[in-house]
Amino acid sequence: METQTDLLFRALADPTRRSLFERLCREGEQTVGALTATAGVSQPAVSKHLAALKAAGLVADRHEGRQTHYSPRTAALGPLADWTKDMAQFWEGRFDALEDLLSRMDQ
Amino acid sequence: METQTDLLFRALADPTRRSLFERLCREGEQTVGALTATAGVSQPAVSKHLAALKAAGLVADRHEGRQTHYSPRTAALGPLADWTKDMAQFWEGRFDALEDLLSRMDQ
DNA sequence: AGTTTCCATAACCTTGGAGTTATAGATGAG
DNA sequence: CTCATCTATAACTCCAAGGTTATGGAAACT
Repeated sequence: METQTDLLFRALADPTRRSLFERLCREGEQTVGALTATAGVSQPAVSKHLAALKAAGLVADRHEGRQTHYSPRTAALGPLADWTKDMAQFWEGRFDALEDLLSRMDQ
Repeated sequence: METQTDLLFRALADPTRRSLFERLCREGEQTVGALTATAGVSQPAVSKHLAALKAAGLVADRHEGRQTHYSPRTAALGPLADWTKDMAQFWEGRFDALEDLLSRMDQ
């Protein structure tokens, strides 16, 4: 099964795709053409990357005439932030437990 | 060129590999054998995943006799947390999402 | 000594996915 | 209406990488 977290991590794994998302975060809403101009890959490649980002909830699209505007949805980064915090805390928790154990043994 | 951030995101993209790292964070140091027992893939596959995690700085290994113990290095998650925070902060358009994300990361 | 256990590496197979070109569909311009 | 422009999709190639089995090398057991 394909969880939402899997989708998120996989979407951010590709450098080209991550670069597109970064540009949207820095510069705000962009059309496919504008993104393609400096992406370093073809327009169909950009469209496919944007589709992957959209599937992961990382971007939203808005149609205006014949162009499509994409914008970042940073709320989708929530699970990533949660996961990172959890992993760090699990380990820090054990470290605290170790310190607690050592302090008890000192007495 | 292959940046450290690329390595980090790519290492965490694979579900099996991420699961191994999660187990190390939750349960602490483990031998390859212990990890293999419940990983759902073969021992060589586990070894290769651990090598990838090590290349990304996410784990450290310690040799003891004929077994190798792996432990998490949560410090390697720093760049990931920084990147997430940066992306959220660049996007100034949606303060609700930004505040929500930052509040989750603060804790 | 020989044998078994633990891990890493090699060799190989297979698949997912990132890239391409070509094209269809939709909209704007002349 | 006709033609150009913008984006998405189709069809295809190619390679990175995750999976396997087989094996090598080192350490522990008998």
